[in-house]
Parts: sequence; C-alpha cells; structure tokens
Amino acid sequence: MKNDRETKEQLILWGRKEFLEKGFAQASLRNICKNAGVTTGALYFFFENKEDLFASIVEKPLSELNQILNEHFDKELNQEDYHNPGRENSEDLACAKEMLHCIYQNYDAFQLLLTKARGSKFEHAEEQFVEMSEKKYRLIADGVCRQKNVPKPAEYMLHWFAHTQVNLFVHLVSHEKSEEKAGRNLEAMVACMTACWNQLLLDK
Amino acid sequence: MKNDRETKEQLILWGRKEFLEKGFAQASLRNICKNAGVTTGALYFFFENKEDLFASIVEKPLSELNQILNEHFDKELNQEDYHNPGRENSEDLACAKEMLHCIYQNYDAFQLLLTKARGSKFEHAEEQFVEMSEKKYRLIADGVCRQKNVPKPAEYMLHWFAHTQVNLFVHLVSHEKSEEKAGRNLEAMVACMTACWNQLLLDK
Amino acid sequence: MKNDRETKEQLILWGRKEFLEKGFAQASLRNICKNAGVTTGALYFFFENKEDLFASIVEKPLSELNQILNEHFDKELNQEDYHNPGRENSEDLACAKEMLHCIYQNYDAFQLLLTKARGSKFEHAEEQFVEMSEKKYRLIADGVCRQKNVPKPAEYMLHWFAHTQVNLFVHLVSHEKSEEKAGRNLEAMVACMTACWNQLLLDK
Amino acid sequence: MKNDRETKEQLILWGRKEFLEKGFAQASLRNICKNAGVTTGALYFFFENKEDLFASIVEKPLSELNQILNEHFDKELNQEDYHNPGRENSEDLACAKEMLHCIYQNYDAFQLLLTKARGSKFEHAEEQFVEMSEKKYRLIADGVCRQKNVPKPAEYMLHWFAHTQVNLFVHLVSHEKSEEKAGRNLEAMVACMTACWNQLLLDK
DNA sequence: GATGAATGAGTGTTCATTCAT
DNA sequence: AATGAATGAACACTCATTCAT
Repeated sequence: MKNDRETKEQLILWGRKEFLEKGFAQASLRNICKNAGVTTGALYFFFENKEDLFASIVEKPLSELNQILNEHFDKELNQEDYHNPGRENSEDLACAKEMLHCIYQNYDAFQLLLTKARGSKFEHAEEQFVEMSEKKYRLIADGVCRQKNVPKPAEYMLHWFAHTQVNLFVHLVSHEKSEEKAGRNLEAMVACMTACWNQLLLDK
Repeated sequence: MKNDRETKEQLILWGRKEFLEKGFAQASLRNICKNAGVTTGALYFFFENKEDLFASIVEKPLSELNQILNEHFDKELNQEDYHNPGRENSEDLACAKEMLHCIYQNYDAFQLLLTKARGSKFEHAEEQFVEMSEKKYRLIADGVCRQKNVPKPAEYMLHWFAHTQVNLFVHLVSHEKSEEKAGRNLEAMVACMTACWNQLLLDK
Repeated sequence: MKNDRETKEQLILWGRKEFLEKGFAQASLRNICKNAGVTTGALYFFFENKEDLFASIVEKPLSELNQILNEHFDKELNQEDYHNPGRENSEDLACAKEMLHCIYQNYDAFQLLLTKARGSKFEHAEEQFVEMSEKKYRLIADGVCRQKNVPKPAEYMLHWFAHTQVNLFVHLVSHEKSEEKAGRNLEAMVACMTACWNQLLLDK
Repeated sequence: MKNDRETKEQLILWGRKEFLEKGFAQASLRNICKNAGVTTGALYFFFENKEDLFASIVEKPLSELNQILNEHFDKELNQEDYHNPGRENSEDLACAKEMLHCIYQNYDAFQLLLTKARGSKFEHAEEQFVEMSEKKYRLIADGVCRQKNVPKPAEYMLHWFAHTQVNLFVHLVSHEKSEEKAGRNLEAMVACMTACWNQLLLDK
C-alpha cells in the first residue's frame, strides 16, 4: 500500500541493478524484491514473470533504436549515388550519432540488452543488430561495386564488418559513461571504420 | 572401476560439452556426471569444485596463447624501426596466424574462455587479452609517432583498436569451424585492421 | 460499476466453469476473477471465501434434491404394503424420474457436488445421499422381510445397494447430457436394480 | 546416511499416508520428507519427481491386476458356451475372488489408484478398468444373444453395467478392511450382479 | 461496489557440495 | 577410485486472503 506507483518503480530500479550485476539468468527475484521492500508476491502483481520484468526495462529502448535504424536504412536505400566519398561519411556519422544518442538516453537498458540478456528472449539482440547492419552494408556494397566495376567483398567479410560496427557501440556503452565524450570518440571510430570499408572494397 | 584416467577424461569431455551448451553458471554438474557415467561424488575426487573442472579445460590453452603473445611482444619491442610499412603487416600477420593456429588447436577451450566463462574466475579473459594487446599497440604507437613526429592517438582509441583486434579472433572462433578458411579470412581482416591503424595514426 | 447483480452472476458463471474443469481445490480464484472481468478483491465483496462461492453454486440444488428425497421417503413410510411387486417398481421409478429432473435442471451443480467437491465442505455429498438412501432401503427391507418371513439382508449389502443406486445417478450425470435420453436409460437401469433388489431379499 | 534402504522406505511409507489423506495434487512433498526425517532434496535422490513417487507406490499393483484381468479375459474368449448359467456364475466368481485378493494384497495402492490419483497420470485408472470390463461384457453379450436369439443390450447399459462392476470393487476397498469379510460380501454382490445381468439380456 | 496493492505461506524442483563407506 | 546418501539453501512462481481507498 505504498503511495502511488512507487513500488513498481522500485522493482524496476532494483531489477535493473540486479540484472546489470548478475545477468538475466543469475539475477534473483527474491533479491530484487527484498531491495524494493516488498515480498515476491508483489512483483507478480506488476509483472507476469522474470522475463516480463526484464522486458519492461529493455523493450522500449530496443524498439526506439530499431525505428531509428529502419528509418536510416530506408533513406539509404532511396539514394542513387552510394558511397559518394566525403558525403557518405558524414551521412553515416549522422546516423551513428543519432543511434548513440538513443543508446545513451537508455544507457542501462542497452547494457542489459547487449551484454546481460543471456537466458531471456532478448539474448540474440546483438545478433539481430548485426544482421540488420549486414543487410544494409551488403546493399551498399552491391551498388558501389556495380558502379565502380570492382568485385564484391566476401560474405564473411561483410558479416564481420557489420559485427565490428555493432561492437563499436557495445564498446562505447561499456567504456564511456558520458555521451559527450562518446560522441567525440565516435567520430574517430567512424573514420577508422570508413578506412576499413574502403580497404574492403579494393580489388584484390 | 574404470581403468586409470578414463573417468577424468570422460568428466572433462562431458564437462566441455555442458559448459559450451549452457555456459559456466548454467551448467549442471549432475548432468555432466550422469553423462560421464559416474556419480557427482566422483567428480570431487578429481576436481576441487565446478571452477576447477572448468579451469582444467581452459587453463592450458590459455597459457599457451599467453606465451605466444608474450614472445611476439618481446620480439616486437626489440626491433628498432616500428611500423616500417610493408614489413609490419607481414610480421603482424605471422603473429596472428600463429595465434589462430593455437586457438584452432583448442577450439572449444577458447570458445569457453571467450564466450562462456561468466561466473567463473575466467570471466575477464577477453579483457585481459585486450589489455595485453593494448599495451603492445601503445608502445608501437609511441615509437611510430616519435619517429614521424605526429601526435599520439587517444588512449581510448587505442583501447578500442585492441578490443576490435581481439574481437576479430572471437568472431573467427564463433563463425568459422575450419582453420584453413579462418586463415584465409584472417588475411583480409588484418588488411582492414591495418588500414584502420594507419587512419588512427594520421594527424588530425 | 457493472449494473447491479451482473458481477456476481459473472463470478458464479466463471466459478462454475473453473470448478468443473479443475475441481474445488485446484480451482484458482484469480482465474475466475480474471474471466469475470474483476479483481480478486471484488469477489470478497460478494462471497466470504472460496467455499462460499462454491456453496452459492451448489447449495440450492442440493437442498432441492434433499427435499424431493425426504418427501418420497415420508410417503414410502406411510404405506402399509411394502414391496407389492409391480407397484413398487413404478413408484420407485416415479421418484427416480423426479430426482433425475431435478438433477438435470441443475446439471453442473450436481456434477460439482458429486465429482468435484473434494476439499470443500461438500466433499461428502455423495456419501450423504447414500446414507439417506440406505436408511430408506433398510426400512423397506425390514417391512418386507417381516411380511414374507425371510431373513433380513446384511447391513453391508444394503449399504452397497444404496451406493449403487446413487452411483446410477452419478453415472447418468457424467455420461448423458440430455435429460430425455437419460430418462430412457433410467427405466432400464431401475429394472436392473429391481432384479438386484429381489435377489437381495431371497432366502439363502 | 541412514543405514541401508531405510530412507526410501520411509519416503514411500509417509508418501502413501500423505497421498491417502490429501490426494495426489494436494499432497505436500515437504510434509512427506519432514515425516520421513529428511530434507526435500533427499527425495529427489530416490525419485524423479512427485509423480514418480506416486507411481512407485501404485505401478506394480496396477500391472499385477491388469495381468489377472487379461488372463481371465483370454480364457473367457476361448470358451464356446457363453453364459451357461450356473457355470458362468462360478467362473466369474473365481475371477472376482482372484482380483479381490490382488486388491487386498495392495490395499492402499488401489485406494490411491481408484480415489486419490486426480492430477497424476493415473487419474483415469478407474475408467480404464471400466473400459476393459465393458469390452469383455460386450463380447459375452454378443455371444449369448446370438445363441438365444434375443436383441443385444444397449451400449449405454453395458457401459453402466461395467461401471457398476468396477464400483463394486471400489466399494469393497473403501468399506471393508478385511479380505475375508470382503470375500463373503463379494459372493452376495456377484449374485446380485448376475441377476442384474440376466435382466439386461431379457427381451424388451 | 470495486480496485489496486500487498502479504505470507506455500508449491515442486534444482543446485553445488560433503562425506562415510 | 568411486558410490550412495544427504544437506541446506536457493529458485521462480502461485495461492487465498486482506484492506485502505
């Protein structure tokens, strides 16, 4: 009979903390409830089960980021001149910054999604980002290679590149708490990734 | 009952399988012992506890790889002309191939170390590789920058570069079962990383 | 919120369903309330507890049937010539049909009472019917045996006969949804029970 | 570390008691273990789960009785003259007595099977006996009716008759602890059932 | 009339670990 | 070298019930 919605917030608050410390599978609902100052039964008034509590923390941020990704994906597809050097970089950077902002607005949620979700239905979140990223890069590579008449990069390399691109964000999230500093780092990283990408598209 | 060391081998065999499937924390000793055809008590004759069983699978491969890394590290330090382009790449590639070989000789162990060790004392194995790698790249960068009289790259970027370098191997291990194919991919990846590295050392 | 008695009716409706499916003890009030579209608290405005909800479904039908039984019992006792063959059968059949009608008018309630009441205070309903039936048959048997000068049937046999008589109805209720068909079956069953009864009263 | 097999026996002993008192679903493993003087974990050394404990009490008696039933069923089918009055009765009685003996040798187990198994995989044991019994009586009825050229009894009546036959045993088990007395009652009951059966086969 | 919130005891089950034999 | 037995704490989850609002 706490006032207002305090209990649910406390459960989410301490749930987030427990999940961050121990990961989804090792987290203890008992612990969360004890910290929140209620019995375990109370948790089941607000959430269906352990996974539902986890989802209520990560689901919204996840779909926000997905939306950003899809929008940029669509925009990218509707351009004619893929990879016009100079412009491409700044476009990619803009997208990356927007994603970064979204991620830093929901710092803990993405930490959970990307590194603490094993055992839950979100355990493949990272892979899904990689797949989306890969699909995008494959299309771009196809376009550029047709224009420039160079061979397409190997499937494996595209997959790895996408993975590295995603890891870039994972790395930022796990090492830099301040969005501002992360933003500055991001620029240098994107420059590196661009160099990487150009190397990928070279004839061999 | 079993002749000699057979039981211990069975425990390690099925332990490896269980750890690979569920990760350290979620693995069940009961399960391992059942598959190995002994009671749980027997396990404690050969191993001190769960962690000791895990260690007995991953410890030797880990120190092997560490040795390789250290040797290359020493060799690298005793050279005068860092980053003589052309040579550097081939030297790096040789090191990478040796590591790759070590990793593929102990495929499961490194899979465990790099992706299934959470909850055990090895949960920071990846980070440790990153740190070693980072130290090496910092020294190289220092040398090169002094020679060329360009500013040193930011600490953060070096850390990320090291991370990406390590992830490169994690990626290979989790996506490519055959060492031969992995070797071919490795060359292209190292070329990308070199492009990346050169970008890092550019003046800004 | 709902107009008037609607909520109570919904609770009874879904309570009946849940009790029928899972039995008294295994039924979940949560489930009932969810289906009825109210919170569990609401249930406690209308009913004292789980048992009270159950009672409110079965109590009235139970007492109706008891009344019918008692009336027939009294009538039977006030006759002089017990077991005038031919008449007896038709009298018994009439009683049975009236009971059958009562039971089929409250089909679910008697299903609950006779097969789903374990754990509630009604768990001995079937036994109580048996006892009443037994008492009646004992009196009849006493009269007939005095008239015909044959030995009385054993207590145990009377109890079993009463039990079988009751089971006859349980069987009808659990196997035949239509009262009309049940009525037709009833006649054949009563004929069998009469043959049984005559056998019981034979000298040995 | 109790001596010998005492613990398992204690678990079965107190399990039987708890199941008899509360039925399968309402029985508490904690209670059983407390009475047996061990922790709940110990139970899971001897049994897979709740149902396994229950099964270990009722499974053997059940299959014993099934064997007896099948043997008699086979014998019955290989006879030519169904229902030779006088002989038939004594044959049926012999079968019934053998079943009764089996049941009384495993008194508690059959109490559990027939009245306390709801929620377990044995919850339909009674129905299965009825089905077997019904099949047997259908075959006999077919034979007799062909020989005597009378119409076959309705399916429903055969089902009810089989049910009553089975209930006869349920009744004995729940009301008479002594096999000797039960045996004496059995004879009278079988006589009644025979009268019932003859009535069933009459033309209508 | 009914909600929203919470309790506290309970459920079956799993776990790594221990140890006398 | 290994078993068989057992512990004790932990797990996620469910329950009927209560009550201030």
